[in-house]
Amino acid sequence: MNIFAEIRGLIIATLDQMVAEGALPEGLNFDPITAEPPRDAAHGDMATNAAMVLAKPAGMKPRDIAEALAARLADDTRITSAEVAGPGFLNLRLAASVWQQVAAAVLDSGTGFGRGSLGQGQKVNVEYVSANPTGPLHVGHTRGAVFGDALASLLDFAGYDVTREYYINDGGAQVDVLARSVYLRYLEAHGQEVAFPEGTYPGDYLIPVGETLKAKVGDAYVGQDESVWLAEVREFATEQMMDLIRADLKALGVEMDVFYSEKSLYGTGRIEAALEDLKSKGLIYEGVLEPPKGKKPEDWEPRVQTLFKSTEHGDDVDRPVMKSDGGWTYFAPDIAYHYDKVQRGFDALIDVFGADHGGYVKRMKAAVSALSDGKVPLDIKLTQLVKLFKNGEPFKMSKRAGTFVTLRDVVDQVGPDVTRFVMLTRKNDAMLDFDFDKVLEQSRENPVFYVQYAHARVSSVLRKAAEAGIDVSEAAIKGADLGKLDHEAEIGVLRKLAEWPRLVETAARTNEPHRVAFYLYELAGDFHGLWNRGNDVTSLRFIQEGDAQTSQAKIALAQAVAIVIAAGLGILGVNPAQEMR
RNA sequence: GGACCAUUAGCUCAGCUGGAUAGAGCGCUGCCCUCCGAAGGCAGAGGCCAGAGGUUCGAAUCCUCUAUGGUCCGCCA
Repeated sequence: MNIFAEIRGLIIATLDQMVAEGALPEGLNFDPITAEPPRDAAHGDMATNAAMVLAKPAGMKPRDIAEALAARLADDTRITSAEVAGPGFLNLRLAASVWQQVAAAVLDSGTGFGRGSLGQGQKVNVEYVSANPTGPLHVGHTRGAVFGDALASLLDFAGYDVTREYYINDGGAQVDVLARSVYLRYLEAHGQEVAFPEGTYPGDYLIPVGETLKAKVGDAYVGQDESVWLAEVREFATEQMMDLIRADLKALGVEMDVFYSEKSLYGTGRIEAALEDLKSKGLIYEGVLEPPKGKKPEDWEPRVQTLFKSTEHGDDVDRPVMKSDGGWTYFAPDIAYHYDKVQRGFDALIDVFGADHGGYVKRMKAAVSALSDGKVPLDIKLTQLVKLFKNGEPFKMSKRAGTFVTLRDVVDQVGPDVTRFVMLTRKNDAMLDFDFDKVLEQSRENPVFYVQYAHARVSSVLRKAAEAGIDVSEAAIKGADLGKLDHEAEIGVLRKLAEWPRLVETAARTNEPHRVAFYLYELAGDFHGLWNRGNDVTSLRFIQEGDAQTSQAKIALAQAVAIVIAAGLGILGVNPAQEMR
């Protein structure tokens, strides 16, 4: 149930009728017509721009259309008044019963309220995290992980068939570096003194990996040439790292559907197949790139390379897919990977990258556009940096200084729920300040707490009501007389609840899960506001002593708020709190 | 030199993909605590939406240019 969509439908139907009666010309486009909550509540419950949008194509004055429309709409029982305002807005006021029914709808649908049909079962692939399997996940990955995961849940909620996917970069040179680093730890486990030269990973997290390797192969690799052990150790180390990463993700509550290996693209003809597809479209050629301007190309030499004509699909320059030594560039397997996604039949693709990969957006979009003949849209969301603070003081991450902050550090300190919520309190492309102390503060300025608190308060009301002998069973609450919710403050909360389905749609359409977090904060604010007014106006309290029926109606409202909060938090991957400690 | 992202209240940020008098939290000012949970509440002040053009009934939102900040820019994955 989306009341805005319903009223918009009513408006369109009324306009159709006006066309049939000759009050409006035929052939008008009604698509741009909206029914939205006005910014200023004084303008009523809902406003439509119909008259202004239609005025020009219909060759009529906006106010004339608006007045004719208003007269007809006023006949509908749901609408109590329709007034023309400003340049031609039509402001509608809705009957209290319309809003009261929102609570009934929420109770009826439970956390499924607002679940949308926007996606219509279309298959969407959301690729996120995709960190190199060379070590534990750090804070930067955490934001990408939370964002991608929440986005996936949001799209699922909006009616898409979502696949969560992680691309394992296990095919490049960095996994060789990993293997050599593990080998050093392996030697160390055998009692040897080792040094970590430039270009290896000296992190402590590889110590147990070296020991596990020792336990597995004994001294078989000691003193052996790299050619003997590199391939084996690489595979072993990659698996170990992926186990680590999977465990990190699990700690954060992220579960992938698919882990896709880059390595599986090599030697299987898949890269070749993808490039062959581009070649058949005339998008592969041998050529020489211009040196980048402005940047000092010290050892620049013009070289003939195999290039993808990405400029045909919106990129700025063509991109090399093969190195001068005949090996693939990193871009080649990326193309093959996305080719594979297209072939798996997804209707839309989403990649979540860190902002430092912003330079790859155009070329990836170009590749997908070319590979799918423009049929599969690729949206790339970049997540900006997370700046860490401790009690207001910024601190820098440094591997060397040992102040390297991992995903695990964050989750262990503040918990997965807080971590996830806070990561979504900013738009994905805005920088985020993360203060280890402030996120645990219990005050209004901490949205995590504020939203959780609202949910907990509802639980508290239910407990208190039960103690007072009020029947708060599901049946009793569902059967409550919602007509008793007639105070303007209560209607206000109902209005906010009514916006939820609409918000889900907008957030899903723009791929912006942070909107859910902001909405929840607003809803919680409205609910707390109503609660606080009960301090002065006793008739607004949720429990009305000696009046079980009124209490039940108010509890129904509170319950509806809790349900929508739980649904929203569910999308964000956060568990709602039953009580605050 | 170029690309991408940002620029909104003193501070940190939203702004429903073009709607009416631009919002929230913090901070500031003033009131309020024997009251279902005051880890607060209510009210108020505070804005040339970086700047300049353009598009149209209408722009913080779309286009162009400029300024400032960030990220990135042949074979490194």
